Amino acid sequence: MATIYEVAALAGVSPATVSRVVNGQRVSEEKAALVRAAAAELNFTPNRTARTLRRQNSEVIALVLPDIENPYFTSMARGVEDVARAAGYSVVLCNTDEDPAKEAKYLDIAISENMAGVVLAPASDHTDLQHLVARGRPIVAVDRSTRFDIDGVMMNNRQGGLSAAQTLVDAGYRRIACITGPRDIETAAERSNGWREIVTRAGMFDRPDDYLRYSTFRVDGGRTAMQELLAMENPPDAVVAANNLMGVGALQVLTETGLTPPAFGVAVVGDLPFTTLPPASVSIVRLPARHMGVTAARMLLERIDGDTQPARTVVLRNEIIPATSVPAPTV
Amino acid sequence: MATIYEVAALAGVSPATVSRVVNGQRVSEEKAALVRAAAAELNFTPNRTARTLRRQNSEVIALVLPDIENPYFTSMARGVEDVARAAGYSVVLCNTDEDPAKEAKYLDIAISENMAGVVLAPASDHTDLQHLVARGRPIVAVDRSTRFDIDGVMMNNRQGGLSAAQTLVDAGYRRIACITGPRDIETAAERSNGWREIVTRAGMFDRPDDYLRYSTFRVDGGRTAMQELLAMENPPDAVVAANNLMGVGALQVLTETGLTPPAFGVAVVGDLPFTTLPPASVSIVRLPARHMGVTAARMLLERIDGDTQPARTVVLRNEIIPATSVPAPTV
DNA sequence: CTTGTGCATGAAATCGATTTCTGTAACGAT
DNA sequence: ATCGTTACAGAAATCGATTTCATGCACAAG
Repeated sequence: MATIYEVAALAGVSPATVSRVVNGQRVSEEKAALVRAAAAELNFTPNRTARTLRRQNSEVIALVLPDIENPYFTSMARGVEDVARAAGYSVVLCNTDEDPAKEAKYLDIAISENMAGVVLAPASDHTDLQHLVARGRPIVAVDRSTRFDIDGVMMNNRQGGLSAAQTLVDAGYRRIACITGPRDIETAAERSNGWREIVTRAGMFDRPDDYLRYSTFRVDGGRTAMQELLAMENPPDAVVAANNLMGVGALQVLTETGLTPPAFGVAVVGDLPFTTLPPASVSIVRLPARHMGVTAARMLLERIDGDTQPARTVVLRNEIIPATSVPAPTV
Repeated sequence: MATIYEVAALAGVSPATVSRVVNGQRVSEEKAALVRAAAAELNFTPNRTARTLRRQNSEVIALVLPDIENPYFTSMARGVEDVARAAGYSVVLCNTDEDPAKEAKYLDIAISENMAGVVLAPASDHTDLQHLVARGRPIVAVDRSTRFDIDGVMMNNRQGGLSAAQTLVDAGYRRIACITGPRDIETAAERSNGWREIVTRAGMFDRPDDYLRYSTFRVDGGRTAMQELLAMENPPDAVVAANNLMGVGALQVLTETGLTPPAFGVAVVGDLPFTTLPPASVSIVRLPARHMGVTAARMLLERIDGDTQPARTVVLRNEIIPATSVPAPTV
């Protein structure tokens, strides 16, 4: 790798001048031309490590996510990446697996690598951002909120659970269950709260929570929860799945049991990009994943550029796309 | 951030001694204890940027992929990440969108950030690795090969196309089409070559390539290709999809048309992790995505640790899981 | 003609760690 | 007692860029 010293020597100027040319400071056109020629000849690219050390911040932002295998988060990642790239930043994707220890490690690395900022979907509501905040590193929370006073991009999760349940009520289902993620994950709790409100209002169950299952936010989590529900003495005739992967798991079990929609109603909070269902057989609450990523990245870039206004929280809208098919009338 | 100088001052030793303690060199137990106490008190973490600058290589490896939204690649990413993390490296995920320009930029960044190594799924077979190779940076190619003499982890793509087509022949389909990715992507070409060999051997068509469609390796690519095939004068009764997303697109179109398997035979080269199909209705060539990632990461780590043996290429096996349902007998 | 102002530029300090070089002390062998 | 070896630890050089500081020159104002 050619260094700035070699370029300086070839161009017959000092390293300071080369640096000025590279960074667009004032330099006489004459010397600038010499430097550009020398840089081109040696194929010079500034060493980012040295630059980062001196400037105390890098052109890298960390994107810390609980599950990169979930299309919801990859879609968000795309949004972040597109905005960051356009602004000259690259994005380090860090997978925490919902594990606070892994998350803590990645956040430490973000500090010690002098990264420009962090977009974080917290693994739990106990995530410790003390270090980051103390150092004044810009952070934006996405998808889930934190206990810290930082920027955030969220959506209305309760509303998502609400409209998912409501659309099933409207379609005429009588016993609507819910499967959701771990209790300590905010999105899981909120979405099931939305469901509970609807089924309670409809007077559907004596004890609604008998029809609520907590499991992992993954396909197998949806599968086991669905199997449990179907094994109940008085099983449900419809289900709200609180995230995309759980929805897939539930649908797999239903398909294997021969209970395809609309025989059994299904509403999912989250998009199902890679499924091959008949159109409009399942109600979908579309989540603005990419848009959240884009928004978070924009907010982060503003902070990196020195914006110091008080912390903001942006709440994006969901959109329900109801299934058009309805259940056969019950006897 | 506490620096090594502050720790040294607090412990009453020189910075060199602090560095030695941190890096496990010999230091008297007495001073080591002082240093550890001081480091703990100041919550010291070595600045990775400074370390990287001095050591000329970082504890970060780049994973450069054409499409992070494809579950095939995220699964591979998981494999890479798990191995890298266990060895103390973190992974920067870079998305190239199959665009050689973006790819080139990320590779340049990998150099100028002194990254420890690169795992690369090349966007095209013209990818220029000159710079990386000249600098002796370890690289491993995954999924697709390059023109350079570097380590690689591949699979037998022709075999994948072959067994996908064969399983449809065995099931009794008579006109088996193929939809594949861009011509200049090796995996696309090879998988369709496998298909061509089978349909040619079976004497299925006068001109097999009339039943071959090139499109993008994405869901909409599969959709348009499938629509074209169904609109043919003498349409196929089965199709080989050369990757997972194209398979999803094809299945979506078929479902919308009412042509669900086994009425129309479908074999996909690649797993369909998020689909909700009836079990065993579609033949799947399972690809060792995660395993490829694991293998590539291991090979890369060996190189980073100084292994200088000649370049190796590892070819992993595919496994076909045939559909169990068969078409209704044709008249 | 002198002084002041501004600009272009180079020398040198700086970022924070690692590593080489150097010196000292202790200990064993001769 | 002297020499050689080893262990330990500090001083200083180093990685490659950026940035501050200092210098010299040109030109305008007084």
